[in-house]
Amino acid sequence: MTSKQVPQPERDEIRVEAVLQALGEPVRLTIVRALADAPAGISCGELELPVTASTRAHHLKILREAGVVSTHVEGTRRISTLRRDDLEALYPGLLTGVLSAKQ
Amino acid sequence: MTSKQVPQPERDEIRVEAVLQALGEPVRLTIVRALADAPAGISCGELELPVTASTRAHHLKILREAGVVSTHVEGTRRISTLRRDDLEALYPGLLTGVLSAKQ
DNA sequence: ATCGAAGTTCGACAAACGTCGTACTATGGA
DNA sequence: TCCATAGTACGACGTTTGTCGAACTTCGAT
Repeated sequence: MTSKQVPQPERDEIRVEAVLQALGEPVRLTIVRALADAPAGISCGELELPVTASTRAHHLKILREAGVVSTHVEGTRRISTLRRDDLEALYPGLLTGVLSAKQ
Repeated sequence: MTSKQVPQPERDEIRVEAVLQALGEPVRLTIVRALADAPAGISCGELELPVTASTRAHHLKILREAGVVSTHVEGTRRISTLRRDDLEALYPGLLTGVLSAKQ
């Protein structure tokens, strides 16, 4: 198998508190913005952030468990993508609203 | 004067991180939901929550400083309202998306 | 088979956070 | 004027959170 899924909540298991809490941290919001500009996904190592690799992995885990991102394995890489469809279905407008912030 | 404004950030001073962090706390999200159903606003004492009055006031302060709610004085009461227009202008869809969560 | 690169997990630590009780201010009514 | 009510401010306390380094796993390449 060339690609495998990392465990994540089903759409109906996603809680809005967890999503908002996940998005409310500066580093994680930066990650989400980067993912929004990279539809194909980004690996943990490609994220350019002022934190160590273990901290990046930690934040990605928070985002994944909240239901914000999806992660699949490609070789030794873990590619994360935004769960746009699920979030838009659950909270229509939320993600676009967040991403429209003029930063 | 029968009504006075409590200090709050201008629209252009509102930061999305602060808004999301404010919304990402269960008690505060409950407050926001209550305010969404009460266009005329709610006083601190009218909020029915499993926390003490000082904690309620604390959460309202967080929401006010983040730019989520507006508070004006009416006698001995402080009436808080959702800053729907400002939030919709800054992050179109965010608030409606959050409020559409099936709870 | 061994090595290196990519991520994750774990433990530790400091900072931030949510909560409470108390003290305080201010407003309106008796 | 005095008092009760509404809300805020402050200090304290325990919990959660963000961060790091080190150890570990897994995969691909040499």
